[in-house]
Amino acid sequence: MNTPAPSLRDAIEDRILTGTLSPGARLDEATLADDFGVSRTPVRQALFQLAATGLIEHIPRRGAFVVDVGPLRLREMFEVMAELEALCARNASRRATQKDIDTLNDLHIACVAAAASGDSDIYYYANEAFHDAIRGVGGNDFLHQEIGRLQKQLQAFRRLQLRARARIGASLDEHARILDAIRSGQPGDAADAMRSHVAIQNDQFADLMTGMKRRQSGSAA
Amino acid sequence: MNTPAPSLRDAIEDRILTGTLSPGARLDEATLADDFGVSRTPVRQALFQLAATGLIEHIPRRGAFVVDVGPLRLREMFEVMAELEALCARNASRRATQKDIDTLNDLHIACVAAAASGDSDIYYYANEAFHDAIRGVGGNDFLHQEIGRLQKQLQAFRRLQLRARARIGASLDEHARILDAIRSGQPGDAADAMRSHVAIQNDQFADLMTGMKRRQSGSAA
DNA sequence: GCAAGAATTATTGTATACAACAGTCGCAAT
DNA sequence: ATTGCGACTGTTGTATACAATAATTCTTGC
Repeated sequence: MNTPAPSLRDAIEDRILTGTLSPGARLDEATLADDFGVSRTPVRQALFQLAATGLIEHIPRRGAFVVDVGPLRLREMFEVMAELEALCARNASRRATQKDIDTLNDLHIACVAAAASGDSDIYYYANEAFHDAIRGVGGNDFLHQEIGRLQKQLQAFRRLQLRARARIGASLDEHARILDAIRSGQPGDAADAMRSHVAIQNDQFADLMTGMKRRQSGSAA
Repeated sequence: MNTPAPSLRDAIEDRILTGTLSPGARLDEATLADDFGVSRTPVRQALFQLAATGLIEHIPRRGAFVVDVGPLRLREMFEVMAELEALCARNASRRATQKDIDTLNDLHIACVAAAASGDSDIYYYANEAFHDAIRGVGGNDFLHQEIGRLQKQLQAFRRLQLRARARIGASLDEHARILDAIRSGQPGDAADAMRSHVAIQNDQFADLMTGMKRRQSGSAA
């Protein structure tokens, strides 16, 4: 959409998030340095930062690799994500002003419109906007940041997920439930609705992954 | 206690965690390099990693500083911590074997003994062992790691907290409640008990912080 | 022909040198 | 005396050169 990547770190991150560098790929320092027209030094800095963030794995004397999370770990990450988003929803239901609720409602309607468009990329962003707004209303900045980090680790996979002719209808219903709970100020309901919303995505994703694995074993290494 | 710091990253981390480098302190690359007898290059790597972890803040062209979290952000971090630990307790109550429960019980008893000793450092470690065991029984490795990260960010403050003649008796009661819920396999109760256990620590900590601030304003900068 | 070991190659890790920028100190002018 | 501008100093950011180690390939012996 735009190129908000002034730092090399963001530039490399982008390549991972957009899938230019697929999971498991090796990140050669010299190649990257050449690509971006800089020396190896800043490249190494960026790689170490990404490693600390969890986007890549750095094995000493062996190099850096884009993390390839297995189904098990992915399930674990989704469980955490579900809990954190549930906390956001709970807080949101307590702190939401009328204006907040109006905004959330608008974003929900935008999701409905995006779903009608049939373009899963568009729906991805609309969905993300809805979730992010709830995180914002929740009011916990640290929590918001942590979710952002986790999100980045899941992003490549997430897009795959929703792209694969997602159950968008059900997702919209769940959004409506979440929104209702926030509107009527019921923290427990909001949290539960959000948790199961994310958890369901997880389950569906797990199925998708096993499908992928099967396809992978069939084709090349 | 021991020196399990093969990497420079861990060595610097240790200095932060033990309080050798206090919050807000500036980390001079040349000085650190000289201290550890290495060049600036590996020091910079370590600093960037720590920045990505959240232990230090890196301002471009200005240097690296040990993060000095304000009361607000601290509250936010504790809220997240409470939720993650609650999730651990919930999982633990579902997956705990008899052996797990025995282990937890032993650790709880060790906490009681540590409390009787009156040494708040000893209690700190016993308490930490109890919590960590629950995280382990929960079975979510990723969650376990994330909590570890958060813990590091809070560690310097946490020790302060418990050192300040903590309400150890109440803490023990809460541990017992958590343990009971896990033993009887009641996920909701376990989660609630753990959440409020951590949340109370937060509240008490907030009081402590405001006290510190007041004292700070009175003395030097 | 195959396996095991040694030399070679390629890549990572470290050090040093240099460049760029921010903060500070001093000077001068109003 | 104070304020604004300029040179200076110190620190960060980058590049390049070198050292160390892991992977690879070639050779040699069985």
